[in-house]
Amino acid sequence: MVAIRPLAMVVLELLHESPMHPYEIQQKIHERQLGRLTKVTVGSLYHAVEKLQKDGLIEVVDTSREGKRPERTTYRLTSSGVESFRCEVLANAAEVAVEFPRFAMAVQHLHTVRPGEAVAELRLRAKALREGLGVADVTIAELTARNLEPMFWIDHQYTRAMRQAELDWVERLVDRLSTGELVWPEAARRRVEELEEDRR
Amino acid sequence: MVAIRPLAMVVLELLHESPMHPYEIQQKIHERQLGRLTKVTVGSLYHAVEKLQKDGLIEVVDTSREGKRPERTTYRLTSSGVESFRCEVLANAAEVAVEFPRFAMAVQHLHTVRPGEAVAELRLRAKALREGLGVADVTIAELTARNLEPMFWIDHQYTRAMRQAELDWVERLVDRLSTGELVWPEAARRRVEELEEDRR
DNA sequence: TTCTGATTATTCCAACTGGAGCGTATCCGG
DNA sequence: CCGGATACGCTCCAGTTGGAATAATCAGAA
Repeated sequence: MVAIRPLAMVVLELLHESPMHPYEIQQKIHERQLGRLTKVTVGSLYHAVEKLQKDGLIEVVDTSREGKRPERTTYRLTSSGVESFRCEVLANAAEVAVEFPRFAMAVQHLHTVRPGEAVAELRLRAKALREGLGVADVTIAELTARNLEPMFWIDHQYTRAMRQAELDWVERLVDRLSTGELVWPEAARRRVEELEEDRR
Repeated sequence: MVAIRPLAMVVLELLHESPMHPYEIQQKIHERQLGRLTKVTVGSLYHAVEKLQKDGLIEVVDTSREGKRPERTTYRLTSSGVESFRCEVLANAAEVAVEFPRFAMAVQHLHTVRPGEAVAELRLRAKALREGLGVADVTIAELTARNLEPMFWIDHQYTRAMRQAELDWVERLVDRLSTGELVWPEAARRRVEELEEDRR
């Protein structure tokens, strides 16, 4: 039971369709914008493929060269690869992973800056989130229009839903700060001034 | 303008309060459960501290040893550190980072498994999320009872809100799948059977 | 014809991460 | 007073990651 990282999952998904060489995988990732699901860079892609092979989830079909170009190695899934992929999809669906969104940390540190500054930045985030929602809506409209099976793109809906929830929360926070429902701790306020002084 | 990773942010936050040596930082991270905001391990902590020093955001106050224990190096923020920390908090508050939740990927790959399996795993996730919400509520109740300034723990509220949104979405999805509002693509269904055959 | 820039494919290395391991020191029971 | 558990505090290394560098081919412009 070897660990399968996100990028490896994308590779498995593509090989699930048909055998391919790494460069082709790279192309498809771009075409289909699979980059929105994992960070993909050239280096890590080749490493991921190498590791999958070492772990026996994929195997070499053949290595050919056209002219004097670098050799192309084509890979395909092994049956162990098919099984691992399936397990991993199910596991990721069921288990709530521990993740570390940047914004959660910013929120936790928010009290270390001035209230005014904080609200200004939160308003910027709200704006960005609204724009993101707009883009998502357009994408979803396009996909609907194309009459593609919805199951193939429910992840767009998921991402949209989460963005919406974040926007709601941010707007609520800005609100609570403006109305005074939520107050800035006096201690924190003093600490900021103090550090400001020190730096002179 | 050097990049500041999440772990480095936690270090800066603690040094923001008072000078400390790495081991003490480690202790405080545990005490205050700062581990829920970033992945913290011993190794990466020492590296993070070293890098912060190289980048001039923190500096050595003194290195002392008690008895024959290993030397303890105490660090403190430089003024450049104070400034960088502030900028980073604000930047993280305003910018919507590109992140890669595991579940989003699972959702995108869901069509590669059998509908029945998928729904079962989604129900498990919903259950886990509900439990998570329960825990969050207890924590929040405790914090409220302790009369701690709310600004010091709004991140718990944020996390709770996002979990709730995810739960709503998952329940909705299970629903749509059960009522037939969302159908499993026939092509996908066939592909699963096909691979199943192959492996015999 | 030759130069320029895009395309095809991969290698390489510097940086980062995680966690096992190591050498004290102190505390506590028998 | 001796042996084992636990606390202290750090180093080291194997594994990953990101992206620059490389290297050959091909299409089109000058």
